[in-house]
Amino acid sequence: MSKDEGRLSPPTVLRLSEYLLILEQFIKENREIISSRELATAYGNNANQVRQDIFHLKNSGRLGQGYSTWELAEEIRRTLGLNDVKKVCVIGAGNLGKALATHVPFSNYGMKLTKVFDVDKSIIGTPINDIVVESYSNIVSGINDNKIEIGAICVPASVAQDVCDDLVEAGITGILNYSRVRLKAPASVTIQYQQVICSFMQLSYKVSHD
Amino acid sequence: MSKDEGRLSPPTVLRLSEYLLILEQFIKENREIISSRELATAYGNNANQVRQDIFHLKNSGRLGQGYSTWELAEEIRRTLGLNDVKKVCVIGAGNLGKALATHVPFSNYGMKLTKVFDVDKSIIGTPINDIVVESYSNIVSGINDNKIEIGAICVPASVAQDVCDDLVEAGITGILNYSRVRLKAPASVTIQYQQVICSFMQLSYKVSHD
DNA sequence: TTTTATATGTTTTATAGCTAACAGGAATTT
DNA sequence: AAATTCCTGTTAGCTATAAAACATATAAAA
Repeated sequence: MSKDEGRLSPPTVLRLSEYLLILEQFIKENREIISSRELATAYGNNANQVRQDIFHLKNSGRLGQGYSTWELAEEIRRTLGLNDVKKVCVIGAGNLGKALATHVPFSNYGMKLTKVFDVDKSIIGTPINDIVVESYSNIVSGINDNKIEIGAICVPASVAQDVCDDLVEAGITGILNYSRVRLKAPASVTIQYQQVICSFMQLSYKVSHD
Repeated sequence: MSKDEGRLSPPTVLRLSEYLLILEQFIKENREIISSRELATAYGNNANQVRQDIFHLKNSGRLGQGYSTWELAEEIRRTLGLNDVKKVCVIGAGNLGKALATHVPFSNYGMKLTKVFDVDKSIIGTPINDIVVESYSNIVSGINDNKIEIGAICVPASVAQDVCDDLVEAGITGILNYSRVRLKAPASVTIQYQQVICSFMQLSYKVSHD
């Protein structure tokens, strides 16, 4: 049975994704076994929570001594649905969009960066890795024809809502919004906000109060 | 009295910072009053939570009809400590670092971007807005001498821990980590993780399960 | 083979965070 | 001036999340 897979709480999903990165570092160092305590130390929480999180997925633990790093990693990937490839596009090839397109290792996590769009004619046609920046005017058909599911909005605040509208029209299902504005979209579209300045504000507050 | 200011829960701090962005949009549109319901609609939650969040700060509400947009914004700024200026530096002037330095409106939120560091000689000396990229070799003294409190790590995974060590040595108090690795640092240093790929994984999971 | 140590799987308890309810003040209407 | 409406301030209840506790299995050691 697959347990409650599919209804993991948001905090658990976040932690699992972060455990995965840690596990990959361990794997790269040829570590084959890791204990909940070690993982907790690396992550910065406690072994109880680690075990609780892992409990939600089909177990990969060896009840004697710890978890197999690669088995656990694979199980997290499976549970988070990182095995069936999802197509991603980036809208806005400024510094942020370029950073995402260049440095985010989508393919390691079941995603495929398929298109990058921009309005700037001096950027359109230039390559970013193996992708050529396309004209924004192609966005609806581009997303539609390629069945792209996820879009990352990396455009100035002033045009973010317009982009959002186009993404919705094109039938996208998930939006990662790096712009500074709140977006209006039908409830069927999942929007995740990643407002950079808010991260700084949060950190600023934390720093001031401990 | 200042209520429980100083011990706001992390989710509340995040939402307050996001409310602030919304309020600023309203202010730009010359709206003077906003109700908890309107704010909730814009944010995507409910009026109860908005009022609960605002309850934690010294009230700015007019018990008759709604909140003054600018008073509430100011009160959030005050409570989050965005009035006493904090100095920020960015480490790594690649696409991401450049994006932060260029597009994040630090000065509107009580922060001052003071320095940008990089190791690449072809980048050192070039200006980003009004800041000239400095050699990474100056990092410890640069942070120390200028009493910079917050550093944003925008370097490749392979060197992130080294950068972290240097930041700690330089006496920084808060780190925003955009690299893909977990960092080891003394407990006195606050680290906030902002691993981009994890945002995509979270979104991917959400999209797959509703 | 028994014992001990170690670390997981699971359940239980506690805390934190969110939703809901309600009391009360200001403006508006009758 | 009473009544109504709107919306805030505050408290109370509930749900979700995290911490703790415990039971169990494996491996190693005595």
